[in-house]
Amino acid sequence: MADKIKVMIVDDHDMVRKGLKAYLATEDTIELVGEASSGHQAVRRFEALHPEVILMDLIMEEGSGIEATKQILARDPAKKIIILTSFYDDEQVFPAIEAGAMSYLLKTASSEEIIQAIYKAHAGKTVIDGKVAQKLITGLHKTTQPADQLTTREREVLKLIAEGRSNAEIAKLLFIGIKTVKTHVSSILSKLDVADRTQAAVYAYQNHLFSKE
Amino acid sequence: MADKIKVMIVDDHDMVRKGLKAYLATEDTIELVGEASSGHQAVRRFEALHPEVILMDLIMEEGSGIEATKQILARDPAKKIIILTSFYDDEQVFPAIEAGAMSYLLKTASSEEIIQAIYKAHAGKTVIDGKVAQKLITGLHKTTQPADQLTTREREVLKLIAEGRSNAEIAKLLFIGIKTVKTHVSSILSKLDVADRTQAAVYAYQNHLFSKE
DNA sequence: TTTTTTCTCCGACTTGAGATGGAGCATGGT
DNA sequence: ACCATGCTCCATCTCAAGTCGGAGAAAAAA
Repeated sequence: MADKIKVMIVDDHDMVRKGLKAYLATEDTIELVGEASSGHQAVRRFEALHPEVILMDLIMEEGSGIEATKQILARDPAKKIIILTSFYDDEQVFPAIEAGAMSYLLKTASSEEIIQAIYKAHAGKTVIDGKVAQKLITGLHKTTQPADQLTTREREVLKLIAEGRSNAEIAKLLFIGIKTVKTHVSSILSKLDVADRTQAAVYAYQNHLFSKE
Repeated sequence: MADKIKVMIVDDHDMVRKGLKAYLATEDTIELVGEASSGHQAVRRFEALHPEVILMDLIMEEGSGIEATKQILARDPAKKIIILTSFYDDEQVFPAIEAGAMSYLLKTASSEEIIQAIYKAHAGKTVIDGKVAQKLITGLHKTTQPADQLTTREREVLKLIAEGRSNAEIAKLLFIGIKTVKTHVSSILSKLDVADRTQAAVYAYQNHLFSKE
């Protein structure tokens, strides 16, 4: 209990690692046991370093923070992982929490906030930044968005519409008749409450329906 | 000449400022004269601090780095501004250079790279990260993209198409006849080499034509 | 088992979209 | 003065798109 909390930093920005190091240096109950500059590296190194708390960036060149989080927790579920991300507009809040991250902070966080988050994570408590929490709530609302009422088939059709395909093309691609495609299109339009296929495509883009696939 | 180079840091991430500070501390010919955590703050403070070189982040909550760069150079064109950004996928490379930034580095840059960039900027030389340079070249190619052949009016029409408007709606909004709208639409379709308005909308979204307006 | 949902398909009808080929008018450059 | 370009408008025509109202089959839920 009187021991130092062992912390590992994972971030591809050297200057961020330097900055965090400066933060941790002020606390004599925290010990930095290692760093990694990518998700892959983090997964390879953490077992030798056995940190208790890991500060993890999300967006990295090699191996995302989410992937690394999953793999690390798969091997040692006791690790406490704090996600540190640059933006609060990330659609990755959900995946990160699903992956098992304890806390979710923004990089605008102050020294104190990060130190506190480390202590709390070590004690098994969760810390989530206010702006991120808001995203979580609006994210929950988003679950009720019209697009979720679409059937699997309709979603496939909508995707093709969003690619600019005609009904005839869609029919060939899905091996169904044009009439059937029209039926699907009609129900898509009424479910999304839009007037035509162009508006449906606009809807798809504005709601980022297919951007991550 | 033997004097220290006066540097100012502008970034909304405290930990990044800490990291940069650690970088600069190793060089005894560089002096950190001040910091700012937003573009607005930078513009307000730089005159009192009179730095020679400014390390500027692009994405900040209050006042973008580009805006701050423009305003600072408007008051003192002799300032050397180095852009430091997180991503190389930024479409902001062009605007930043237009705004008058000397150099463009990524936050993945090492301590040495940043120190070197500061010396070079001070000497009036430009440094551009390799990945960013590639973007610049592909960006130049993009200048020849079909959308640039559109006239002002056609661009207005395309924007409305990308909102899902019908020809009739567009006619009313622009105070012109439906026939005229059709003429514009036809020339847009042929210039963009797409088959119908839906594909035009898709084109607009995939090329981020109106995302920043 | 019965009911509901989903996916499939059909015909007939209406209409918006787009192509084509013109035309007049203003602006700006040569 | 002349030519090119951009914006406006028109008529005609063709066809893809979308609506409406139905219907059968399979699978999942009740």
